[in-house]
Amino acid sequence: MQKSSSSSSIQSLIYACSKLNNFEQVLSLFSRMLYQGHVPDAFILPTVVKACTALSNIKAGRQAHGIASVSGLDSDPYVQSSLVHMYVKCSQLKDARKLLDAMSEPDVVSWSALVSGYARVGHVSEAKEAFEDMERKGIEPNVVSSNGLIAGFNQSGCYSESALMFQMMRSRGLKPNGTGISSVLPAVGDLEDLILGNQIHGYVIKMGWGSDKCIVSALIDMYGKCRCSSQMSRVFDEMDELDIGACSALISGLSRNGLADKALMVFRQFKDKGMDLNVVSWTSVIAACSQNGKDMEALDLFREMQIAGVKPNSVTIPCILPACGNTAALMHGKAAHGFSIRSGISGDVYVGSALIDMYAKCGRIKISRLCFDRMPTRNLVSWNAILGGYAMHGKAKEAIEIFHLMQRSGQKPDLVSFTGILSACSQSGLTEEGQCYFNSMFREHGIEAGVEHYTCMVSLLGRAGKLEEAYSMIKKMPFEPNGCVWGALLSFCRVHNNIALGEIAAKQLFRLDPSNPGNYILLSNIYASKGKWREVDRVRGMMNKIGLRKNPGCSWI
DNA sequence: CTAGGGTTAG
Repeated sequence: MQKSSSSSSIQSLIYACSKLNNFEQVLSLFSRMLYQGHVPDAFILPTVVKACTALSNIKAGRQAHGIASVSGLDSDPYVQSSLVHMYVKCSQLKDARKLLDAMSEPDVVSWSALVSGYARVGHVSEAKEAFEDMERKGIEPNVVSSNGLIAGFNQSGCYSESALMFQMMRSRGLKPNGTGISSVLPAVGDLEDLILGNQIHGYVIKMGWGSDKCIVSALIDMYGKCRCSSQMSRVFDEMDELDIGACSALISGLSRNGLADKALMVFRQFKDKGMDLNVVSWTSVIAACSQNGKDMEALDLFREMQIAGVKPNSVTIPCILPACGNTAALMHGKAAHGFSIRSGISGDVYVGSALIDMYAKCGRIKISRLCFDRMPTRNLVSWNAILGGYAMHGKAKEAIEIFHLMQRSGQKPDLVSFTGILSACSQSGLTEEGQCYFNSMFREHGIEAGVEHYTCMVSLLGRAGKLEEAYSMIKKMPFEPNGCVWGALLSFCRVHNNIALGEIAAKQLFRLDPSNPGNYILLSNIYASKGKWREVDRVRGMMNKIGLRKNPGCSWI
């Protein structure tokens, strides 16, 4: 049995431990104090709650709250404030909110904490509500509260609200600080609001924040999103010290602007300079490759990253998986899957969706379905991935099943979902069903069909031999048909040997895509099927004139 | 004795 210490000596020990950030010790000393029958006062309790906050220990925090209530200390402003922060840190926002409403002295700091608490978990409307409630209670929001709300809007993709909040802050006479600037810039970029972006850039220069790494990275990102690659590179070059965040922003900016080769080049330069590359920098260069058709490079970089001792995370995996799928590199894909399981990220919705897609592209649709069924949470991307997988495999029955299941689960379909269901119907010859889904797109879901949907419909009708209907569908399109649409028509003209429409489609294709040998071959085959040898020779002559040769076939499987 | 906010990869 330990010797009982006096209340004041154990309390000074608690303060000392708290100063040293030894929060575990604070809690254990506090429980010893209680055990010895000492009653905590309004001075020690905030320190204890602070320890609970630091450790995200909600259980101990609630106990402290209970002690505060029974002893009446819960009316002390210090105790209240510390408890609010504890609940916010532990994401118990309802409790934080309840405390704030009961607080004796209104407090900007605690209200701001609640706003950013909601923002962090992506509950924008609650964040906004909290912001307005604090105003109603007579507390003027300050720069920090506004910044918190901006971060919340960004989190949920409400970029125009972010920019609006930023402007409102300025009109209220609040001077934006560095944090606010780096929070609003990603939104400015997504809105491609170059005017506001330039204004902010000017303000940054005026304030002398040109060497703040967060701000500079955010500026680079903003110019990249606004497609100002020269401005972007200028900001990067004018930095006095290389920063890893700015490098990553530059790489993704280059890639976004179609300069994947340059992105790869600057990445190599950073590596040669001996920069301490992190997951974000590696992932951005891998994304730059996989999003620009450089699948092999992406796979090589992924390997190189692991050799360099950098651990992939839940963003890296969805970046590398498309490269595995596109090259049917099943072994690499399986390895990435195994890695996700071992590192506990296989439940991530983006990882899961990317796995579904990868397995489908590698021909393993049953594993795709298994991944789908095992997902703890699904979003539109996951539903579209499995739907697209079934479509890819020509499994219309399963695709239709998924399409209805997703809606029964409360997930509204989008353009991508309709591409999936229509292409599944088209491939399986479900002509009437496909037409039904196509008609329901706008009528029932308010979604305007895009070129890919018309392409599916042309294939669907063409396959059924309804070439005239397919052609009138093209004529009805509210926008200019592209090569895919005409290509679909030409292919089925070949299947059904329809010279008249085949010539129309081919004429358009020769205009849109003159160097694709496939189109000439299709047309010449249509002529050949009817014994029109002079026409066959004419098409062959056209091909020779521009130096085209038949492409050899290629399959990854 | 308590106390709030940031960039870059999907």
